[in-house]
Amino acid sequence: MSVRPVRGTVDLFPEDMRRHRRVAETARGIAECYGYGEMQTPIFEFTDVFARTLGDVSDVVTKEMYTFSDRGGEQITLRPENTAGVARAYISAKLQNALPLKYFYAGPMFRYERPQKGRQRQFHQIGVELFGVPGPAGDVEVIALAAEVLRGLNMLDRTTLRLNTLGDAASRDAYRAALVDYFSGHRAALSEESQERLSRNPLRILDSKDADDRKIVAGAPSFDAYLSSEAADFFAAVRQGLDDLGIAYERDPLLVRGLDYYCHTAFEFVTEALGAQGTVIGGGRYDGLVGIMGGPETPGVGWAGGIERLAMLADQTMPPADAPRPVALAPIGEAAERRLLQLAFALRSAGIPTDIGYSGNLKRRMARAAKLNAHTAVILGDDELAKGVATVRDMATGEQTDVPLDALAARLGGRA
RNA sequence: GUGCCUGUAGCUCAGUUGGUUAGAGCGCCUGGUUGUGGUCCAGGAGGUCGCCGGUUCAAAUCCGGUCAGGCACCCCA
Repeated sequence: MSVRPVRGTVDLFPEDMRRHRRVAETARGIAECYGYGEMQTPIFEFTDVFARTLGDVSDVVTKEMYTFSDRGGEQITLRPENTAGVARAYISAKLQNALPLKYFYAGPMFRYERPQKGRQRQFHQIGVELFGVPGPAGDVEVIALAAEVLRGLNMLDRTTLRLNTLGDAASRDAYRAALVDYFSGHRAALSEESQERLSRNPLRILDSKDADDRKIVAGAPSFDAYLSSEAADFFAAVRQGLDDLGIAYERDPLLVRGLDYYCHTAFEFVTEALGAQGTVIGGGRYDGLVGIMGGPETPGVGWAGGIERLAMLADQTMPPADAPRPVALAPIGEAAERRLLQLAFALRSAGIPTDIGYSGNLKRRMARAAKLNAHTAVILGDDELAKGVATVRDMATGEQTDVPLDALAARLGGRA
C-alpha cells in the first residue's frame, strides 16, 4: 500500500498544529470580542446545498467539488466553503426571529484543484458570517473584524484591502448585458478563454491577463455608470465607514467574487509575500443566499480566510510558536523512577508542563531535556532519595541545588 | 484542466564528456564522563539516486512514460 497522503493533502504534526492554532485562536478571540460566537456545521452536506447556491457556472461547483453518493443513495458533497452550510443551519434552526446573528467558524474545506503553494485539496478556513444587518454598517463591521485579525497576527501592514461593489441585482444584470453587448462586438479578437467567458461569466473577462484582451477591456463600459443610485449610496456608506475607522483600502473595479451569491460589497485582503495565491481573506455581502435556499429573505455579509496562507504569512511576521518549556524529570534507578512518576502526576495537575522520558541512562535523559528546551531538570537517584531531596538543575546556567521533595511543586510552580 | 522547471541519506544540497566501493554539512547513534544535557573531540549507522520502461559493453547522468513538488495560467482562502 502507498503510505503517502492523497495528493493535495498534508499531515499536520505538532509544530504545524501550533502554527495553525495560533491563527485560529487569534481569530477566535477577536471574533468573540466582536460578539461572533463559534459554531460548526457538518463537513459534508447534501450536494444541493452547494450546487444550488454557488452558481451553475462557478468553477467550484462545476469542477472542484468532492461529490459522492453514500450507502443510502444520497448525493453528498464535502464542503468546498462554509457560508452555504452556515446559511443552511440558520434556516434549519428557524432563527429568523433572533436577528442579527453573528458566527465564527474554523475547519477543513475540500476542493479538487491542482495543488500549488497556498492551495491544497483539503485546506482550512476561518470565517465569520453576519445575518440580518441590511445596512452598510454590517459590511464595515466584518471588514473591521478581518483587519483586526490581521493586526493580531502582526501582518496587517503586509496586506492590502481591495474593495469593490457588485451592486444590486438590477445593476448587475444591466451591466452584464452591456458587457456582453460590447464584447460581442470584439468577439473574434478575444482570447479563446474569454470567448468562453462571454457566455458563462462576462464579468471575468475584465480581469483577464491576456495582453490582447486587456486592450479590449480598456474600452469596456464602466460598472459605475450602471450602478443604481441605491447601490452607489450603499457603497459610498461602506467607504465612509471604513474611513471613519481609519481602515485603508484600494478601490479595485476588477474585483469579482467567484461565487454567485455575492452582491454589493466584495473585498479581499491580499499580500505580495505568498506568490500567486496571495488572497489571505476574502468575502462580501450575500443578501440573496438565504432566499435562494428557500429560507426567509435575510441579508448576510461575511468572509473567509485561509489558515495555511495566514500561517505562512505569520511565519514571516512573528517568532515561531514554540511548544511550552517543560520541567524534565531524570530518574536514576527504579525506586527513583517510581517516585518521579508520582511527582510528574503532581506537577502536571498543578499545571506545570512536565516531561519524563521512560528510558535511558542519565546522559540520555539530560540530552532529551535539552532537546525539549526544558528550563529545569529534576534529577533523582539513590543519594537524593536517602536525603529526601531532588537535585534541581537550571538548564541555562548549569547551577544545581538540593530541594526537599515535598517542596518541589511549589518551587517549580513559579517557572513555566 | 494547460504550459514550464525540479525529484540523489531523516533535512539542505554536491556529483566532471555516461565509466570501479555515490559524497558533504546538519541531524541521528556510540565513545571521550560508574550519576549530568547544550559546546568540543573521535568514531559509526543511514541511499532500490521518486517509480516503470528504453538506449548502451556500461545510466544518478541520455530518452520516453508515470507519480509527486514548485512556478505561471486558471481559480480562489
